[in-house]
Amino acid sequence: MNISQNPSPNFTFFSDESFINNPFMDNFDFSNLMFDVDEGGNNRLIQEETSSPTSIVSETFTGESGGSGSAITTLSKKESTGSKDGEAKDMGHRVAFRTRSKIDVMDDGYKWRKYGKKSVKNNTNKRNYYKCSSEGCMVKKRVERDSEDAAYVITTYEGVHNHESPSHVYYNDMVLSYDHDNWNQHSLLQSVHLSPPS
DNA sequence: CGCTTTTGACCGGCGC
DNA sequence: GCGCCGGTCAAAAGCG
Repeated sequence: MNISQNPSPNFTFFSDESFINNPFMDNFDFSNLMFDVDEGGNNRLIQEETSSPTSIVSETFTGESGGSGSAITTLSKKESTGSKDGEAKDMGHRVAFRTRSKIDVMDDGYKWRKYGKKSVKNNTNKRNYYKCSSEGCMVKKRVERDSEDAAYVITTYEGVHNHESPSHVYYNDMVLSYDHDNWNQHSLLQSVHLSPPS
């Protein structure tokens, strides 16, 4: 993590234009995948087609015929709303999005502690496991590179943060229209910022 | 000095 | 029951 892992005070929040002008964005590309898996098993796919011509989403998500979709399809929990009272676990929120970037993990404003690394089948690259550093906050994060397109990085968040982001980032508009919790939208937005000029 | 990363071991679920 | 596979633990090293 050579990147600015610690959100510096001059954490710059972007607006539309800074998004484009952002030098950091040069090698970073939000492609268009983002969906969230409900605990009920309904995973709704939110596809944000940017200007990128690549709509990998359907391909990746729909069928195993896509080939590399395994990692993502795994997200769909097949929990059948069992009558188990203990169903209310910590999990419940799961969001994954695929981005095109040369760096593996980007700073989303939270402090993450790596706790594991594994190589999964069908993927020569390793998969990294992170956990939120704050105690009591059991949010987990999983980062993995696409098997064939090393340019793509698949990030999966699991859980909801208890606390505010250590770097107090506020935004005015943009967000919205996502989900009631919209926690992820926070992080997603926060993830885009200027790298420190040093 | 306190924290993170590293890395192999361990463990539990699932398929055979 | 066993072995594969994916996820986590934990001890030691590393870094600011």
